[in-house]
Amino acid sequence: MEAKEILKSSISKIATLSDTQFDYFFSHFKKHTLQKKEIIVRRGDMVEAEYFVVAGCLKSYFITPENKMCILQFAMPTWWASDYDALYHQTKATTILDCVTDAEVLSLSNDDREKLCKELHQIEYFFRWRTNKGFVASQRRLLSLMSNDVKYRYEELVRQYPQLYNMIPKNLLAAYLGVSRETLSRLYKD
Amino acid sequence: MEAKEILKSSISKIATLSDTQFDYFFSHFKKHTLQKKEIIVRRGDMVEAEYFVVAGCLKSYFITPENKMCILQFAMPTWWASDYDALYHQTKATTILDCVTDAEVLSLSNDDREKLCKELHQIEYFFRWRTNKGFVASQRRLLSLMSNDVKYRYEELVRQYPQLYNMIPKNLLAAYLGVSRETLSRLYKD
DNA sequence: AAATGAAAGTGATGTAGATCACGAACTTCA
DNA sequence: TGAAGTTCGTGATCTACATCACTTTCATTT
Repeated sequence: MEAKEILKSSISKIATLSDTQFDYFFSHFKKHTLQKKEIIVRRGDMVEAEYFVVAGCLKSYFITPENKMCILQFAMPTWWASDYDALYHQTKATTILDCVTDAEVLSLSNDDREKLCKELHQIEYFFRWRTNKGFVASQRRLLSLMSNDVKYRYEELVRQYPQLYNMIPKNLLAAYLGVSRETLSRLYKD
Repeated sequence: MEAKEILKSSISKIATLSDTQFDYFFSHFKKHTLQKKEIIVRRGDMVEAEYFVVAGCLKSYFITPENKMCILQFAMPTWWASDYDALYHQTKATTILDCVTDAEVLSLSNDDREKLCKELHQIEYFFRWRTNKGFVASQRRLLSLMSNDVKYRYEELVRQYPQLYNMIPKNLLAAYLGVSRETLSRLYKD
């Protein structure tokens, strides 16, 4: 399936757009073909777009002063990613967005998103819905981080996203779970 | 200032509504006067509304099987709160929402919000904006939880929300920071 | 095919923060 | 005003996980 079709199918699960409207919407996206490890948003960059994943996998993460990597999000196909803090507040990126695997993404600039949201009520509805979903997901993760131990968090992650288990190196899963790779390695002997 | 004025002023910072439009919007809210410790959303309830805080302070939290309290959010005046996971997915509440102090809130049902969002584009804009803000805030907190130690998190919290420091018992601050009250107590001798 | 580097396993040891236990001070309410 | 509940401080001990150090396996590049 083509990038355009994947986006269309993803949007139409939520919002109702005519073909003409969708074509107009789509005309604001740029397609990017990226290699494993390629960096999309660099720390310190001004961020002016967000990214819809068509194929492959991205990660957004923070590097602490002690050089520890903390992964905020993996982005699989049909997910969106960016440094939303920087994007919405028009400040410099504090997190990095890069490719875990070769990937294909569609970018939409902040200005175009806002323009489209104004022009088409259904687009605004879509983006409200999408952020609602992201908000709830990140609240859930917060809760899980506060209330469960590493073992349980790891099992939950594998249960909920079995694709990640095969696709993503364990050291990255550890950085997502907020645990050292050594500890994670010791855990899954069971 | 009256509840209506507080809501109006809060909304008008983001969205442009005529007086008539705002009055219509406001007509969907119900006012509630609540006492300290009063419970708004109980675990297991069906959640059908969200709450705008006019005065006082709420907290939303989860109780683990081991009886540990994990606070997801404090809600101060002009903030919104609910069990959004349950509200959006129309499932039973897993978190509790109650009053840290006596409080006055305005409730808006899920159905009315969706109806209003459909009817008035500016309302949809407002709610998209609000969730964006909440999403970014919870991503930030996630990052802080993963990358900073308790001491730093505590100092950040006090720096960012000095009101909380005086208003809220330390055991609740501990439950928000994800740390035992004893450890927190030992920390702020400095 | 050799070489470089990333990913992963594992032992030894260190440490931040949890848990338990007790007592003091401060609130709330009958 | 007295009693019960909340909040808070602090010592002693415990533990989950981090850190360091070394080795092995596997993947990538030239």
